[in-house]
Amino acid sequence: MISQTEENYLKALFILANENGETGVNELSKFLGIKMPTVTSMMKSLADKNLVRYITYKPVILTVTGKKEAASIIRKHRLTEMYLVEKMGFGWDEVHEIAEQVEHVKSNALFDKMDEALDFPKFDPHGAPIPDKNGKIDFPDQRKLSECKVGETIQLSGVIHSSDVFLKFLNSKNLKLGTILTVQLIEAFDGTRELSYDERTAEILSEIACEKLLVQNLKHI
Amino acid sequence: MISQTEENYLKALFILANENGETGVNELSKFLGIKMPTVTSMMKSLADKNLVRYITYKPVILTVTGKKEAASIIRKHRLTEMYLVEKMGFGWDEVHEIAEQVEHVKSNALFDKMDEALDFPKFDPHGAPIPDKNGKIDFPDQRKLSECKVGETIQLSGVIHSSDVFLKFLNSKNLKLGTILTVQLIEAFDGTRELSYDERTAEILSEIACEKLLVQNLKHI
DNA sequence: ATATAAAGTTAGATATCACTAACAAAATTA
DNA sequence: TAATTTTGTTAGTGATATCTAACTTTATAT
Repeated sequence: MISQTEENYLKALFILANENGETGVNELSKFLGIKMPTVTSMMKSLADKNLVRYITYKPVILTVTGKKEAASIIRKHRLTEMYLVEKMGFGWDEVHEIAEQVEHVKSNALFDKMDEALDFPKFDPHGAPIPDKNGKIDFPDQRKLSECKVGETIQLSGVIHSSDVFLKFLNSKNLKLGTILTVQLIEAFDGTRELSYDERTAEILSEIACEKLLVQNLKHI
Repeated sequence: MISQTEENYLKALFILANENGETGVNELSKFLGIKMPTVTSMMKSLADKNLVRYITYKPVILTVTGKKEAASIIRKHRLTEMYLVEKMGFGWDEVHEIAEQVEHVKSNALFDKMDEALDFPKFDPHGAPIPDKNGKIDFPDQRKLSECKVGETIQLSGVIHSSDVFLKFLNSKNLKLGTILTVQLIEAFDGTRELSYDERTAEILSEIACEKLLVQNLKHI
């Protein structure tokens, strides 16, 4: 049996994994807000349970089993977020904390029912992909808004590490997933962007904000 | 902050409380499946937090705060059960385990939304009363089916400590909350009952089963 | 009224998950 | 390459929540 605490470590490892699928202990420690020695000892215990591959002083890698468990938790989290927004009337800025708790509920039936009620969604309310029952994720072809050039017209498709403060900020600017944006100008000295969308012709967004927004090319049907 | 474990003790104390609102350590221990010494030490710690009144060798009593906390958890549990049955298509025999976990979610908003979506229900799918936001419970005028005399016609209104096995058994007999029953016969030697309801004229139920069923007098409108 | 049974407590052990302090290895920079 | 910084580990501590073994108190029965 995997504890709630262990599940949180696995989820973090899944989210933080870079190209090689590796994560440093320090990175994990900062992400979880747990001190490094605690993380080190947890890595040993997860390695004993065959959920991670761990050699002292080397970065940590999820095993196949660990990856599957992690994907399952992320699936539960994202389905819950989507259910709360679509079926219960919550705002996208209100669901993270609740999903953080509901994701640990041991009942496949519950999440399968959510999945069905939502007609098997591929993305959560923040545009993050939802793993299917087998742990497979359909990564969309997204890049950061901060990487777009002047003149590009793209569609807002995701939000990174969405804190509720940031999401409320987006609400105040009327920026939603699906909004079609054109980059009008990039301020050379601080990277501030001027964007147009809807009826707004010159909305200003900081570079920091643009790094947290994911966009897709428009789909020509 | 009250831990999940502590919440389970409070809930148990609320449910087990007799006339005086007291519960013995042994009774609690058996109910929770936790050994007595563990229960004793938890009672000390809950007393330190002012959630119970506890004197060694005496039964335990919930304080006003403790009672309020307990009622809140029971409210969450029963609202969840009702939501799962009414809004998500689960059977009444499938929801206890899930609610047992969801009840610990820290978010009043979640349960208030359920409450609203269900139009502020007074009872859960097993006929147990749902405390309101202030912890008040509307106890219905119920007695056990085993206490009814021959010839009485009453309405099934609740099920006690509903294990899924027992609920599946009721399903198989087509017994539901609201079913109108007449006691046709009480077998003197073992208390077996013969009941009529729907088109069934002589359904047999053991005394043990009848002790787990709660009934109300018919409401003459 | 004493013996026995039931209920309850104390003491000491264990597992999990967190911490700090001190040290060691690896990476970076001068 | 040597010094410094960053990263990571070890050792030891503490809180929580569980257990068993041994003992005590209260209740029950003969």
